[in-house]
Amino acid sequence: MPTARTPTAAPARGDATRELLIRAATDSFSLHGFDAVSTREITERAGVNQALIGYHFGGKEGLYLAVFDAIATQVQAQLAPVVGEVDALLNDPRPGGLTPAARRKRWLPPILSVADRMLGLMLSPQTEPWARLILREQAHPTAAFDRLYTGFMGELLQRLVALVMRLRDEPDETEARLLVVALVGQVVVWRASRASAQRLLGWPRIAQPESERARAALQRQLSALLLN
Amino acid sequence: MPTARTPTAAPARGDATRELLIRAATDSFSLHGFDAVSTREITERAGVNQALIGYHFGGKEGLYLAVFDAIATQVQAQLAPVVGEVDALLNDPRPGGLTPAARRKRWLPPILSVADRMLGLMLSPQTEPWARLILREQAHPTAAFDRLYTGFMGELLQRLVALVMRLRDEPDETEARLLVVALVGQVVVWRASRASAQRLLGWPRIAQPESERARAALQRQLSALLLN
DNA sequence: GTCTATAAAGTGATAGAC
DNA sequence: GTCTATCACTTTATAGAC
Repeated sequence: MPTARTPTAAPARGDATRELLIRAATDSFSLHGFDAVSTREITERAGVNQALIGYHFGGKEGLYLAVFDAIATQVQAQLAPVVGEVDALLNDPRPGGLTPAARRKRWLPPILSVADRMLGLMLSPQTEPWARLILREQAHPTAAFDRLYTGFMGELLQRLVALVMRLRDEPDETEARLLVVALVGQVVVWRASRASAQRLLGWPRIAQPESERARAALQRQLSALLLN
Repeated sequence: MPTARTPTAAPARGDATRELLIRAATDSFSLHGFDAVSTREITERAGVNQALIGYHFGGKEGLYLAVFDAIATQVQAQLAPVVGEVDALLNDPRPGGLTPAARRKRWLPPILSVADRMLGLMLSPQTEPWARLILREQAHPTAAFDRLYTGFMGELLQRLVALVMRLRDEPDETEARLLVVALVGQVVVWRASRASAQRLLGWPRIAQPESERARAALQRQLSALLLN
């Protein structure tokens, strides 16, 4: 393992190597899973020497964890604006006892907005490697899953639960959590069951028009789910 | 590759070996994925000689495909009764132009029944290896995915689409298909995002009570989704 | 910080005895 | 149908030169 970075602004040479390795490892691990990927495959893809994984990350497993730290950091950054808006809304003290119509007007849009952004991430080809890695960890959680959940997932899910409770004036938090699980299902299905969905819909690719249709459908479907 | 079975009733010795190999391979492949599993690991788990994979299945890949054929056969058998009921209902000629309430009474229960059975499969620990293998193929379809889709998935999804169109008097088949994708999402979320769901709900295990709560929630949530 | 070289173990496939 | 033995590679980790 390398010594800690000096606190000077000059970027150490190793930073570039670490970055290259994390990029290459993200692709390789997402395609084949941890056990099936060789360190040589990663270092060849990264264009660096095979011995450098041991030097920078202590070994193959340290590199795997570093990949998830990088994912959590980047997803959190992408969701930061919308999470900030939600927090502002949730912390805005306002008299309770709203009419159902008023609650709907106030709390439904932020939920739909978060869901739409989540679906955007799911449908984007750029996040495909991330999605694959995350789904793998969902099926088989390792130490890497903690990094994801505490990194961004937990925060996001808890805020959705809070929004759903206010929208439905729902006192039972478990009930709200189950609704959030259903919401998440309608979003992640586009990655977790994508092959089936594409076959059923007759969509060989999910390009702009298909993507828009899926997003519009999600808005309607979530409204139906949450308002009844 | 072995010669075809004689059509006599006497079970050939090789049948037992094939069965053992398929069982062991199901577990191993589901845990680590195709590339990460060695033929020695499988044959040791099965308690048979390493060379027999080549003899019975032509190689590691042939064994992988045989695993999916076995899954498709067994899932199809488990869903056969409910699929049969749905077909009887769909083929029953009856005057159209039903009132919304009559449509709901006729078409909602079979949809909820199919979904409940699907969720039962998702929550059952016995099908966990299958679910893992299927999710992997969804993310990265190979020749094995065809065996699943033509084996049972396609049939099931098409029937759900037909039911949804009748329930909602929906002329747009794509719209019905998108609703089925949402329905599937609410079911598969319990496998695809199980780790997140358990963390959010504070459920360390999904035993009988949790399972019943999830199933009850799915019934309510699907009713809300489909009737609006 | 990066490299070469290599040790020690594991890989899938298969030839050939029984 | 099952076995042993083996070929030709690939694997991770690491020692040590620069």
